[in-house]
Amino acid sequence: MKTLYIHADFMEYETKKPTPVAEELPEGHAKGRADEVLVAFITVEKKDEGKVEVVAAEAAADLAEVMKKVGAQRVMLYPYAHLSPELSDPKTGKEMLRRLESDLKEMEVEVIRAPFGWYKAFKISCKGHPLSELSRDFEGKEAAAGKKGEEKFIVLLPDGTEVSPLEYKGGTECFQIMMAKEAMKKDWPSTGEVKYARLCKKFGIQWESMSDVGHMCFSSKGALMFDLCSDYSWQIVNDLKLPVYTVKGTNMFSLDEGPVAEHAKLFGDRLYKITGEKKDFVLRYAACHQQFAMMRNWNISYKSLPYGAFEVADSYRFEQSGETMLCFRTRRMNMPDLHVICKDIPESEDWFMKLDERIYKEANKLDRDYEMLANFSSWDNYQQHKEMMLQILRKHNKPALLHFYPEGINYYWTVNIEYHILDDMKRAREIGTVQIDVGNANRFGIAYTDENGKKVFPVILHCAVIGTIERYLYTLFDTAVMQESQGKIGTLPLWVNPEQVRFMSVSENHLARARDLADRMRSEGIRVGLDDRSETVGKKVREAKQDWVAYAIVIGDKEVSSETLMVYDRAANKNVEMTLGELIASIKSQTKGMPNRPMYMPYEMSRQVDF
RNA sequence: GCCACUGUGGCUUAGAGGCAUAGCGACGCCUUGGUAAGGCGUAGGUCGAGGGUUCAAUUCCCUCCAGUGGCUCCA
Repeated sequence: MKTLYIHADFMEYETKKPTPVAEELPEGHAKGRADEVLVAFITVEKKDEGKVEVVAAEAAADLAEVMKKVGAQRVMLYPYAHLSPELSDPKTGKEMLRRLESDLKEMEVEVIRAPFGWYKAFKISCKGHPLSELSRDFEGKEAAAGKKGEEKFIVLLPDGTEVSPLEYKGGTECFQIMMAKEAMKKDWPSTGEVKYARLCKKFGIQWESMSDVGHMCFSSKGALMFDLCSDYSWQIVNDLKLPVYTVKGTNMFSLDEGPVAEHAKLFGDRLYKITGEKKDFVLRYAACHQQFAMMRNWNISYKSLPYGAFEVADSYRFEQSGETMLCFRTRRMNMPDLHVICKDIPESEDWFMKLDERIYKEANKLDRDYEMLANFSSWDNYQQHKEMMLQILRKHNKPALLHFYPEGINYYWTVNIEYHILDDMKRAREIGTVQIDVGNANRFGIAYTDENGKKVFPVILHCAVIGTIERYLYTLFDTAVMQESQGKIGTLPLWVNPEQVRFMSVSENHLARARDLADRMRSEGIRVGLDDRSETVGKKVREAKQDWVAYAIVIGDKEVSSETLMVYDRAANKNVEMTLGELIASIKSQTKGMPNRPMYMPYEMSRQVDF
């Protein structure tokens, strides 16, 4: 929408002749005059269609501000079709002006609105000071502000009671903070310094400055941790008693493809686009595109439902440059994205609840807990899924914060739950998520054949059980930071610790023995480092502790002649006597069933590059 | 994107309108040492980039870039 503002001593108009799109003229509106007025000549454009509320809100705010600044007493809205070659349809034009009028009135601004669609004569006297003539172009960028006005929040308790967030005083600290932030838009000052970044650095996880904003790189330790977590996310979905098809896709999709473009439109302004030779591409924001693109060609029978499709998909979202946060909000992330293809709504609810249970179980394994923010795309969808929600709440014996999106927008999903942890700085952070999608099967042409030979569009669940791999790492680091905040020693789960054991030789005479022990453990699939440098024992021990090695063992004269080792156990933070066999057995039992990979760098420290 | 702050060898950092600090790390020599840093020495810098003020700018001013925190945002 283009506008021209003129601060005038007076402005008067007279309608002459209606055009075919003219609005009905109320009594006494054929002529109008205003003194000490800010006149806004307004052209509503094609690109404003469908964004009336947003654009009007943005313009109203600006008009009120300018009026105040120049000291005008009132505003006149004057439809003026000549500021742009691309006019909107007349319906949008009229809507926009009325909306603008009511928005301004709501702000207690005196408004005169000239009629739409008439030829009019006018006289104006421009004041001529520097701010008396201004032009503006409103694009409705502050879409959220408009949307937010119509959001609603409710707290749903396990017994079915619905309470306003303002009145609900129960729940955990995490729940209260989530409510304050999401529903009441209150500030909840985070506390303390940011500590997880220190751990990211320790394990070689950082921003890649030679790339775009928000792209991370992982040196060997971090890369190993990443891959282990990625393996784990795969393991989880294959442990769900659900047939799962693991696939591998590409990360860019053409905007010339109808479903891709439509889906992209719903995604909004966070599309990460790149320009190709002949086409423009969108970088995928999850594994959806690839899996849907594949599945539309699959011959699916009702007999093979439900099934899952899975990929740890590199995904891209064009986050605002000031918004990025290492491991948490990035432009490139890795989404262990599971889609479950279900026959119908009841089956999707059944699997929704199973996934919910697994999401909680994974948090609990790390000694963490989640609070739920449940989003609904309409009140009807809430009624449809209310019984399922209540079952979930009763299972966890927790309330959920329900968030209702503005009605009337055709979202592809009906309900999704975001699972939030409370991090060390007392911020609620979304990690896991699951949602029901009733739109994309149709959009992408994915259908199965039912018992009667009819084609049916399935219901699709989207789920990230442990969040993105980066966010899962964030959770691991945050958990360690919290241990430290409580005065304990920070640890990583043993299966994900890049160096599970380190042998340190006292002198060169003990190297052969240390190497022998290390090799025996390595052949058992344990990640072992060997500090074979000619440094003092004190220094080697110090560094082993700084590197968060889980078990550190000094090899000297005593260990050369005995099978018993003095093992520093980081988790217990003390020295324990045991044999090599006992240590191997202990590590194996602690990491049983978890992913394993060998070290990603030379195990001899004398060969390692310092980074 | 907005506001504030920060930007000095690979890392952590001192400094101030006039020779650019130190520690770690790297390299060399000495030391063969039993649970959180052994000693001596060497190399390594367009002080984020560009412009301006000045006899002189890494320091002051402007613009840009990047990072951090907060805000906004988060299908």
